[in-house]
Amino acid sequence: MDVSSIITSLNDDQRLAVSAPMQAMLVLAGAGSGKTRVLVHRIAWHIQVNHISPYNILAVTFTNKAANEMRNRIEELLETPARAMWIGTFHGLAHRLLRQHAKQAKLPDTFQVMDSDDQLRIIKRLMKNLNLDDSKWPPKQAQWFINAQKDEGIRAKHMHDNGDFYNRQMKDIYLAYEDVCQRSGLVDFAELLLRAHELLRDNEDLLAFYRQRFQQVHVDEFQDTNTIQYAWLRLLTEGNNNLFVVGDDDQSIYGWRGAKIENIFNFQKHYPEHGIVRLEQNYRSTGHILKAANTLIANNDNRMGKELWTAAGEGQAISLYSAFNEQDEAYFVVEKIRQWVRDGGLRSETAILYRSNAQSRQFEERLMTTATPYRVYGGLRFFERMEIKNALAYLRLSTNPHDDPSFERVVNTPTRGIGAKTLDDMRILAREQQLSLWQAALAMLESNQLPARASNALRGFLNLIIALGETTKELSLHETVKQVVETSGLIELYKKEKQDKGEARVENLEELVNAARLFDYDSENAENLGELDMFLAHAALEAGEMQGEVDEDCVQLMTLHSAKGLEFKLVFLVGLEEGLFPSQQALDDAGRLQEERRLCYVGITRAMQQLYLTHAESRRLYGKDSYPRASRFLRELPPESIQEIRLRANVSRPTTNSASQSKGLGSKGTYKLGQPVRHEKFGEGVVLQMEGEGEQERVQINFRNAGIKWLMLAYAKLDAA
DNA sequence: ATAACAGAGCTTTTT
DNA sequence: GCTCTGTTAT
Repeated sequence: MDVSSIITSLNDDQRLAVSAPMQAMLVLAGAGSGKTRVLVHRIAWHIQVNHISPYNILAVTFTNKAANEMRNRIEELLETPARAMWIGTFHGLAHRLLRQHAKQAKLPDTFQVMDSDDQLRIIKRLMKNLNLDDSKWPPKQAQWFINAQKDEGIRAKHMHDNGDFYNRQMKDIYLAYEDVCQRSGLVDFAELLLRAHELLRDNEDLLAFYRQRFQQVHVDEFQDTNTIQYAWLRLLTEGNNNLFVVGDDDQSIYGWRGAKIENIFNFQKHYPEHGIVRLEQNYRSTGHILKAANTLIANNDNRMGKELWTAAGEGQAISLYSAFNEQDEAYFVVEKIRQWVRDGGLRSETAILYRSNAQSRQFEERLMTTATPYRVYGGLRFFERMEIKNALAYLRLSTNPHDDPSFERVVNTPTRGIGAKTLDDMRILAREQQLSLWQAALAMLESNQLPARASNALRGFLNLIIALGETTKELSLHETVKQVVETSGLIELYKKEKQDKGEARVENLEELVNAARLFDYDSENAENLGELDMFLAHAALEAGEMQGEVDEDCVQLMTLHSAKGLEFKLVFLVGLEEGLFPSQQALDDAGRLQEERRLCYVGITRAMQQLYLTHAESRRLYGKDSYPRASRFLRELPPESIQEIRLRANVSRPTTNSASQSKGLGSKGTYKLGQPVRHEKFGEGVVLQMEGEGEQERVQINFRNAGIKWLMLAYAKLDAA
């Protein structure tokens, strides 16, 4: 076997990591330094050089995308499939363990995974039952609280309420929630991890088995692990000193959802016999960009320490543009993108990155008016769409009728005459007698307490579900799904809905049937689970990037968080303003501020060739005009790498003060400050100031190509741009 | 049972 | 200011 192929293509540091002795390893991999490459080659190294069977290897990631990519790349490198190797997300692997050992995990064989939407519904319901005022106790907060406890490995019964009223209340909700989940056979995301941890912790034989099996354990994005994930990894590797982690403390941006950057420091304590490798050579960006990133992040403390460098040249300086307002910012960015495209670039090589989703709007509008194709990331994914969740609810009920959230979701969707009264009675009965809604419904039918109409409707629904369960046994998966979608009446329902929306929903349902047809049922690894149950688990664990990908060449719009791991030739990092980025909530918290800085670092390091930074001097936020100061991050960048963009030489722009003055003037006129306009001769521009009234009304406009001009409204032919 | 209305909320997201 | 949710009124 030609072993050299595994390491010849690597640089010295990468090679050091890949060929390190079999011991605990910490690889600090800077942005664009070949992190995945090292993981992939390390695993190939184990297989080919250390002769470890794929069966004895475990690799954990955070996203399905990363897991799939890793498996593909390993198989490509080895030129052989390695199905026996466990590669997956924390949640996916935990799910697999729980399936395989459901009994020992104290779960029913048919347990199903629910997403956060289902979870929130359960919590809302149960809080209503507890008579809690949801304005005083927001269900979202309770959900957040429960998940935070689970992330820390804390069960309701182990919580200390410290005599605190709030904690006491939360504890009660948590207790009730655990109860409902256990009874309906439902497991939320955090529960997967917590239970998988408990499973190993409490079953010595199992733990021994897996410790022996997983001779080498690899973790990607280690800086994002939370307490329970790290605890699980420690259980698996304790005594074996075989944990290989790759991460970047400077790219830790998920502290707010429980990620513990400290795990990196703790790793060094917990595995005293470990090696460290730093990957600092960057293969993505040019010199100025890396210099900016390095200089910025140096403002953080408690770093492991790392400095990116490149063998490529300095490249172009980073451009900084101060916009008048958010429209002008969008205008500027879109113009630059159009120029890029005119110069032969692809739209898909460009990305607009922002701190919060709400910022996408201005850019979308501008892109729309210029007929520039774009794609906004984030938002609903395929399996989260209402019509899909409804169809899945029918499927879930057909395998487990005690799934209350699914029952609630579709019992009267489409409407079949099961009203609020009937449902309320059913809920009360279910709660009083500790029954599932399904059981309560059966009981009510039996006791003949319902009016005939309601009774018939309800019986109709129950029969529908039972019939679905029967057909499932005979039909293939996609036929089952097709059957459900049709006989449930969902297709009918959405066909009637207002044209475009309903049409899209019908299409999505058809796409669901298609997804079922294409579903790759790996019966070997199905852990005795039917195809339908596997499909449902798949739907919950992999919300699906697969929303009918348009392969058009599109400008990419996304938040900084979703940009992590991606790269673009041309990047716009927008809205660099105090209160927006760094966010308002981070301003008075040193720890959060540092996380914002890391986020900025992530943003900067997405750029390969050219980076634009923009901020607006005025911005409408929550319906109010604000005049934010430029982000502190801008001041933390090396001036020699930054080039300020001026539209015209020596153009003076309104300062904060004059901007607020002109706002007053603008209120009575036809035009608004910052409004984009078009003039026959001067082309496109932005309104800067207004004065006078009626015949005398004048507008000052900053024209893109003609500079700043005062125009009499009565004579100038202006159109909204 | 649908539409209209009022009220809340408003960083970031994967699983 | 806008969007989403849940409630109320027809």
